[in-house]
Amino acid sequence: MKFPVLNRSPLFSGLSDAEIDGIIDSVNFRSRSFPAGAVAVIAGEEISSVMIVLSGSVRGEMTDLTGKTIKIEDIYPPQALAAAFIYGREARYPVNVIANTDAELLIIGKSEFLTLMNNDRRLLLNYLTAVCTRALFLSDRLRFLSFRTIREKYAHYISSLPGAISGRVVINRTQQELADYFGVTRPSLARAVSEMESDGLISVDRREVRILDIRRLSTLSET
Amino acid sequence: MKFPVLNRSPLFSGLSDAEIDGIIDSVNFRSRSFPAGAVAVIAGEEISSVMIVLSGSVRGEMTDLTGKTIKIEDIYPPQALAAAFIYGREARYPVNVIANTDAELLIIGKSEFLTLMNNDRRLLLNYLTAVCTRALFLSDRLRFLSFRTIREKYAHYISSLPGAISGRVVINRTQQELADYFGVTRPSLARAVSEMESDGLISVDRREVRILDIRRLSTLSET
DNA sequence: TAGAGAATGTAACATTTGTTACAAATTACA
DNA sequence: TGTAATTTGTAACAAATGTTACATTCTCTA
Repeated sequence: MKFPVLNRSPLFSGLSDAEIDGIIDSVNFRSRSFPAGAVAVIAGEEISSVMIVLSGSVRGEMTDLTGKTIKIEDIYPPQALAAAFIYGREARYPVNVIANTDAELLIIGKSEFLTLMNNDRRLLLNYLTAVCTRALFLSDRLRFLSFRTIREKYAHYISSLPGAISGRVVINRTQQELADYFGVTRPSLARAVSEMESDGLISVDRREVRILDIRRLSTLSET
Repeated sequence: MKFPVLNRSPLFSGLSDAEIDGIIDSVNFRSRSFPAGAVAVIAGEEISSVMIVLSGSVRGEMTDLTGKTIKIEDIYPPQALAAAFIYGREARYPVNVIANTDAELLIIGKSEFLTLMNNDRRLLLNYLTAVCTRALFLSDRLRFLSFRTIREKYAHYISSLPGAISGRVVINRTQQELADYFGVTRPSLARAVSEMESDGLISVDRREVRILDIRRLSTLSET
């Protein structure tokens, strides 16, 4: 295979190695190498291609007005850069992309990739699944962040877990993970939960929560 | 034309009326009428079709554990329901959908719609544009909500406006709109801004902001 | 151009969350 | 099974935001 990592990419899932090779060969791609520290993409640059990390790793990084940089995330093979944004209206890269180590990127033009999807229904469905799943994820996160208080977030969260109707749910995350998910600090979350307990809304035993007062709990998760 | 509203739909943009008719006819669609108040979709139901509002209007609505409902948004022709989620992994409707007035929905199976996109590159690009643009929008919103303080949100916001480099930006929203965008209350935003002004970070004249101390302002928009 | 409505500026107080620190309980694993 | 690491519970104080209310300024239009 030309680029063996690709068979682990969700974009090419369901395709045989030979089919992947065939697809890549049928299109005008390039692969570009970046030495460690090199800039692959500048924030604000128009997204004109699909870029997939083949080897090494790159990072997304923002620059503020004084030129100081803040790392956003690392991207490893065989992930694509800004995959869910590619075909957006006037889509631009939201961050700078810098090579962490020597890295190689596979680059396929937007419209060529569109052609590929047009020719292979599986590729199309893979990409659609990726983008839609991303939208679902973002929308879900947004819902939690848009609740004002921690009580609201927590009430909404446990209400959405399986078992909520029966009045007993189990949270399969650590408090820290849940706090991060809500965008709050752990002690604040612990406090809010213990206050809800002493208010008689819920009863908590580590990760197991019993819902005692559905009515009052529900008034918390309103808009 | 069979469904005249469709030529105003972004999904079919760039297609002639005749082409739209041709596409619709080539596929196994149904149109279903819902009397006012009828339930078109129950939250949690798997998304198995593309559903486009043809006439009337419907609303998205959430139900809490006690059965009380909260309206989320109204959807008018020719918008589609949960368009960005359709092909997500185990995609389910996030809300109940109820007819506000007598309403008619065009229903096309997911996989049939996939075939349509496969057969018409413009339709495919239209849909991809819609989903990716939605992901961009959600991601953008999320970025602001993930900044802790109002100062951080504001600093990041004005830094991203054209003119930030020259040190002078104009905000083309009302304070209320900006507050909503940030997910905070208007008086809190006004206070934060006026404190930043008395701290010498910026100088504000209604909607025109001059950046006085870039360095200190930038330290606010860090993670 | 007067007047109504919208947008903005500001203040006092209540509420919520963050911060920091430490103890207790649990879990992983050597 | 005992010890280290992780997770959870809790407290006191600081900081930020919400709430409510009102005055001021701007903007649109009759």
